Amino acid sequence: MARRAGLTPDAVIIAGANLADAVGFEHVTLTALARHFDVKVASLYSHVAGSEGLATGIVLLALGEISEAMSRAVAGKSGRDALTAYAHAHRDYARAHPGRYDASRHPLDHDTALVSAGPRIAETLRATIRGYGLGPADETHSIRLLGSVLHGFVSLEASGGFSHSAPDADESWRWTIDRLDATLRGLGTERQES
Amino acid sequence: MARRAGLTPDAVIIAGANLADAVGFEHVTLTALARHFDVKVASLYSHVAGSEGLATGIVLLALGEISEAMSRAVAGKSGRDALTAYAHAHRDYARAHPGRYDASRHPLDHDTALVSAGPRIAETLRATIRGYGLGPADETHSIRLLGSVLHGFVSLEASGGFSHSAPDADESWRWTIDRLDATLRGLGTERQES
DNA sequence: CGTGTTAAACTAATGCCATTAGTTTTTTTC
DNA sequence: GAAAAAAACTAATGGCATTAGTTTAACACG
Repeated sequence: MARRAGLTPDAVIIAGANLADAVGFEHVTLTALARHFDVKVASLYSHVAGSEGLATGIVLLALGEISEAMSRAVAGKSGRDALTAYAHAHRDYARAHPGRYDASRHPLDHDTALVSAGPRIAETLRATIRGYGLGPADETHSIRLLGSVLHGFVSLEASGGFSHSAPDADESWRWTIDRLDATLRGLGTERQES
Repeated sequence: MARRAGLTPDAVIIAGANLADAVGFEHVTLTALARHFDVKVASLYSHVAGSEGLATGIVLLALGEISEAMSRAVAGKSGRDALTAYAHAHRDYARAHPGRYDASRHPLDHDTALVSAGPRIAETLRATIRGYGLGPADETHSIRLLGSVLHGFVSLEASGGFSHSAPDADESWRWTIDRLDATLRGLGTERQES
């Protein structure tokens, strides 16, 4: 008895992230993970710092994956193409990995946030809209607007907010991206005129 | 011993909502509530259907309050005034009652959702933007856009997403409402021209 | 090789939270 | 003032998290 299970911090965190996608981030439990690895709960403490440490690990994993996916999506694109690609990649990730996406919205303590991929995601979004030629202030406001819309839409969609009425969410999604593009183009134009 | 504590379902739910605002919706516990009322945990089951029933009660309370606050905010206003009032009321509520606001995003089962104030909130938002003179499809898309932006902004703000960079969130908030108003005005205008 | 160290598993104990069944006590009602 | 209803209680069970202390497998080096 007491065979080695060959666990590592990464293995535990990845299993936790997969479990989150399956049953929801808030239902990820050390007990369930221990069952999955056929190990006692206390053994997991050799690899992650309790349930809090596990949660933090999943958050960092998710942020890293999102940063990666967003960068890949917008590579080589600009303007409307880039915006559309970014938005779709965001929504696609959230729908493919609901538990991870949920985790990525979990607040981190200040120090951890700095070393996370969070700032890189914001940077990618900034680069994505650079082609619209906005001034610094408009650019920051626009990043916040885009972040709000993308997160808000995806999150309302996930909790079923759009499922009780026509037309379907896909149509509103495309419409929304159209409006955002028009708004950003308008800002760029105004600036050139002045 | 065993004096009556004079509890009612409403008293328990309101105390739960207040606790949610203080410590977060996800940390509302029957145990803490029992301590607060100086009563045994099992006694609470006479008033609410376990922790699930308590959660549902808090959700319904929050939705009712939000519906009330939004209606009051936009009463007698239209166009940009109405939009601005609605948006501010939404953000104000979320900041004054973070736990209740969080609860209001909790999915309800279908039957409960129908009798909740959720649909009334959507209806108020629809009435709020009626003054822009949009067609039925644009109106629905706009409601979804507004819902997404308001929720997304408030939720990112609450989790500290905007606190690490200038300018401050207030400024982006006003800017965002400006852009939304411009977008809706643009849609109304297009329609009149065609 | 084998021996000693380290890392990874374990057992055991504690505590918080939720839930259910069955009981007592208070309040209401007639 | 006695019966019925409502609101509290006690007791038992089970899931989850955490910590302390123990055993055992793997590895590294003489």
